[in-house]
Amino acid sequence: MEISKTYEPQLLEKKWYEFWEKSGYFKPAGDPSQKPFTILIPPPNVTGILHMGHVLNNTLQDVVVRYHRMKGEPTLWLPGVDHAGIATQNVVEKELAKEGTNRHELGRTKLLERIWKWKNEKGGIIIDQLKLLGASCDWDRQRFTMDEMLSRAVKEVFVSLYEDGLIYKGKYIINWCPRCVTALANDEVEHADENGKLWHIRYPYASGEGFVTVATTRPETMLGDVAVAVNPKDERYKELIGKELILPLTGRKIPVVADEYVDKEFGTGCVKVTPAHDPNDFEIGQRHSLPQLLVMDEHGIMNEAAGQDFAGMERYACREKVLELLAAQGLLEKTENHDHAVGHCYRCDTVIEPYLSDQWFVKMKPLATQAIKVVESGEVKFQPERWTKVYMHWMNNIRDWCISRQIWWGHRIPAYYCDQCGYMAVAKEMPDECPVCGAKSFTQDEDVLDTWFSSWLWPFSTMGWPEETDDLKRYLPTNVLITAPEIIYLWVARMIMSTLHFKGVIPFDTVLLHGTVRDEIGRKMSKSLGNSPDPIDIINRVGADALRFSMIFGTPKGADVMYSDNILETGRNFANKMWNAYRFIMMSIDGISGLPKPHELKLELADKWIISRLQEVTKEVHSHYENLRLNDAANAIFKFMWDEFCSWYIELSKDRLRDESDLQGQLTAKYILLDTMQKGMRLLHPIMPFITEEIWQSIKTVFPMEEEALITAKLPEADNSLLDSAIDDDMRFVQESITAIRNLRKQINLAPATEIEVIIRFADSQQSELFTGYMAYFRKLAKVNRIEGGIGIDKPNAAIAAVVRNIEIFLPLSGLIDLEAERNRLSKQSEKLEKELAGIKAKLNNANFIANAKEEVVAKEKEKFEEVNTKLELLQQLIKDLQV
RNA sequence: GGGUGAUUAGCUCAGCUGGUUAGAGCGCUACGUUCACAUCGUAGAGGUCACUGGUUCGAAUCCAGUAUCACCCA
Repeated sequence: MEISKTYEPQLLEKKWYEFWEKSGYFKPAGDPSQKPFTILIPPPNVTGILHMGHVLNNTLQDVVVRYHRMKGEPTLWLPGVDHAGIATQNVVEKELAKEGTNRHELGRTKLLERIWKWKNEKGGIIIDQLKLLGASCDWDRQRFTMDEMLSRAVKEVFVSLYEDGLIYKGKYIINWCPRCVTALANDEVEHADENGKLWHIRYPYASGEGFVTVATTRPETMLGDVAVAVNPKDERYKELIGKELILPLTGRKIPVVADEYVDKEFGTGCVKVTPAHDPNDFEIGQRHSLPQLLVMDEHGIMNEAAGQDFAGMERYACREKVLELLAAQGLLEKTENHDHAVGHCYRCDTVIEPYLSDQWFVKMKPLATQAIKVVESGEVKFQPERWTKVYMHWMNNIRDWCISRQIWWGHRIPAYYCDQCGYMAVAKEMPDECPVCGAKSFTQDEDVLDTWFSSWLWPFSTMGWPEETDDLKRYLPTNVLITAPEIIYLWVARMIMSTLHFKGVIPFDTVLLHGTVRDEIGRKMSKSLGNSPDPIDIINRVGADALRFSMIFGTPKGADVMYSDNILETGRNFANKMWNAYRFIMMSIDGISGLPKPHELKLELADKWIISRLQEVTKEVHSHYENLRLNDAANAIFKFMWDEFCSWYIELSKDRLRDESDLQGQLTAKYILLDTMQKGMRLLHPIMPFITEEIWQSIKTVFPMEEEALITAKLPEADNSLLDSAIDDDMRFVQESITAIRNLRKQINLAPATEIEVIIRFADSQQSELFTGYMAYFRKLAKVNRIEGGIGIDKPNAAIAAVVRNIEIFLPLSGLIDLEAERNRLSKQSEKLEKELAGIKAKLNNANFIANAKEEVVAKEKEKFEEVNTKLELLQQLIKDLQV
């Protein structure tokens, strides 16, 4: 059989992915009575291109999904894509700009056509990229948030909530992007610290001499001031409360009000109040029933209300003019440098404007109550647990959700206004006739819904709700949601609320929040920083398996991933190691004629040991997968396959494979090699699906197995009857001794090929039987051609020595030994042991320890004392002998 | 300003319910091209577990405080 010397993933990955998909393995198998396992994908944006964050998120999901599939559960990973309102419209608008036109020229209908066209031709690239990563989603069930099915759910929900009084229209101060001409959600605003200025402006008293000074970072908004506020506890301004001031440049009279919100320490302790242009002022305004004076339009241009001097000016130009005029009138007291956070539009980076406008809202408090309960009761669990607190904090302080967006791409709000009388109807379809005036023409609300308004329905809209579909009955509630903590509020919490409200059940029982992928110096990977490598390049270079393994290996649950190209080596090297182990096995068993039946095996120490170890590791790996500790699962498999199976078992099998005098032993070794390898591939498959399928399928050609593909093959179960601690201990003893001998060889720089003889002083006959019985192991791994040993034998004259447990191993030297070096080496070891022994002694001499510590801990400590003491005595004797 | 997390080997991090000789990967040193693998092997060096207190027979692990860093929310 021809197998390449290094693992080449490129062709294999393509081959197996096509095989899996074509064979329908991604679909939930098993009969409908079986309890399914379901994961909902966090739908990537339709404009999305795979980045490292997606790689982490989807790898985790795929590992969990594959694990459950291999446990034999009917497993569904439901995929889909989000229409991503603003992001998608922006992409197409950019195209339009290149063509020298814009959406207003094109009109709503044409723009939507363009976006659909773009979506159908270029959208969803990420889906193909996820396939390259190995994602085993049921692609036949792929959803899009603007699909007919999901749009129906959106309308249904909107109308229903409106009828329940949970959706209302109202004035609100919102984040507004004057360039996109749209409202932005809080999370769509990116805050950045900027070096700004703090201007101190004098507002004269309406009556008499004098003035108060207010400090502001945004002087142009003073034109919309309706009051000045001070803290009621501020002694300086007690007298002022209730008095009137003259607002400079406008001559308007405004009152001084008292409000707790005002920070006495900040600025002058006097705050100008502009309810229409600042969220905090908006609230002060509400508390004091102040008017809301809008002085800007939707593009950030000052309007009539700003006064004729300023109307028509752009906001920053207006700022300059306001400052200029104030200075001219001697009302600008001083200017300070002041760094503060400024909000920017997450799409176009324009400075956002708090702005008063008509918007649609969802009342969240009534929805939150249940959603808090299910987390308190543990029906829905967050992992790592600390996120529960974050969730609770938000839910307990929840605010109404502004769901309208002033863009065109999205679900249009199902509200219709009578063209004659203005009557508003909220309905799934446009009404035929106005119930008030009888007119027959209506105009639909121009706004569309926040993208999250469709994603918060994801758990059931994707399964055909409001119809009572089979999928809904079978797969809801789903099991694990795997996503990033940034969207706990935006998405996770809202799904919990909507699913409870509309379906009366939780959407999922576990939420796994993973970390962020960062670069070498800890920066978040982002497009704008340009520090994110293209995952597809990586896959082309080292393969998806290596990428997946590397991401998982060093990343504990919920932790950030510090990515740099060199972490890929772990995965690449491991894949190569597995490849070569497989290559060795296939070359060795070449020409195998009939495998032995399990009961015909002639098992020796190494066989029993690797079998026992496999049971132990299988147990661990199950537990790690089950607890979503995927890094631990990866570590456990890695260690077992590399350090135990490859480094010891395979090495020890080599002589046996060539030993024609013991055919039964030879067959046994072949059998155990094949069996352990195929089982290892099963355990590893969820993390490295491609290479494991390739190896497993190839092993299957000589080692018959029932299943037709590894992806749906059963994970091994640990068999406790095969666990053997005595065997384990014997093998470890041999391993420790071999390591000690190798160490001795190194001391005197023996060439690796030089054969040696060792003399061993055993403590009992069992030991000597073990060592002579497995003499072959020492020959193979330490180049020992003869062990001369016995209990209580004399120490050879010229030799260097090592102590392993309670035996002494001597390596005789033909020439003179370097007494000094040997003494130093042994003394160093002995010092270490002395320290350890002192620690144990202190414990055992401590009456409190004996009295309080658990019995088994004390017993263990005593046992340890004996061991260390024996070893130390032997070492000290050796050192003493060297003095002569 | 409020909250959360982190601080363990040169680097990136494990160490889950206190008792380990404190581990891994990479890097480093020495030797090695023995017929699976140099994307390898063998042996080795390297840590006052941020600091200060406390709880305890016993603390890297639990508690409090301090410092530094990071992230989230305002």
